[in-house]
Amino acid sequence: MKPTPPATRSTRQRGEVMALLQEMDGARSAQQLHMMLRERGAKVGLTTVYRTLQLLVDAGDADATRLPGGEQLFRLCSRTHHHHLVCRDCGKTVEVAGPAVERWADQVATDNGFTDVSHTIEIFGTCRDCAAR
Amino acid sequence: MKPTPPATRSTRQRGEVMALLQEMDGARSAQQLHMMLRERGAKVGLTTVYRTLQLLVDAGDADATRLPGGEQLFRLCSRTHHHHLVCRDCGKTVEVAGPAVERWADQVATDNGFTDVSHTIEIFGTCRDCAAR
DNA sequence: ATTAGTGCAAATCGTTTGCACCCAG
DNA sequence: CTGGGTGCAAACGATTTGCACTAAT
Repeated sequence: MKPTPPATRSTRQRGEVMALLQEMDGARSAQQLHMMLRERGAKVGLTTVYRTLQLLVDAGDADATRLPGGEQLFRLCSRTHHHHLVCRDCGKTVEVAGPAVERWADQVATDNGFTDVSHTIEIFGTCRDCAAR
Repeated sequence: MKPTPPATRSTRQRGEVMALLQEMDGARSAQQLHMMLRERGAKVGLTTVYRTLQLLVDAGDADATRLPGGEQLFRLCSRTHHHHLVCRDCGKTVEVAGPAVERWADQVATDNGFTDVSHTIEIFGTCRDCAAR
């Protein structure tokens, strides 16, 4: 017998969510996405938006970052390890790689006797457009 | 006249919270701290624990990190800029400084036209003690 | 037919706030 | 005295879940 055939179905609502995400150039909250879908005429329940996003995150096709307030922002992103440079105002996101930083983090951790190391790095700022207002 | 004389009073409950925090060697959630205080016989309301922690954070005497689940962990810490190496199991925390990383972050941001740069870096792992179980 | 997916409402969860009472200065 | 502090209960905001219904395969 097959271990666990996770048959993921293709539905209209998932398509709508994916389509919207692909148009985004920055991160958005589940609620924002839900509202945008509504305005655009796509009928998708908030619950489904959450479930779809979670699915994408688990699959590694999207990633979520938590705002200081606790709200999560989602975005599609590459599957390779990387970090984000996020605009505080518009949410625009730039993926950045930093081999040196990765090494630094692992080094610091092992130096202190830690194993199973992982890390979180987020850089926030105001992008040129938003700075120009 | 004085601008805003924020007269912070010294109360029994604030003392209890501070005392507990000083005994901690790692980060704890507000709820955990509240429970620990209760077990120790100190009568402090959960609300007060939250308010006191927020006060400490604002004053820069403590800092908070958000767990993937959205829950915040608090700990007393030095006022200088630094990052944390946290044990996933026991919450033990080690403050780490990384001048090079700070520079890297600022560099990446400005290279992309971002201003008002700030960042968040957290390193997670399993400390020696917990690894040994 | 099967069974995953959907959506609404109700339930969680951590955290915040309104408000009447209390105590440090 | 007086305004900051406290605590309980109610309010909150984001996210999750129970459940009956709909639709993809």
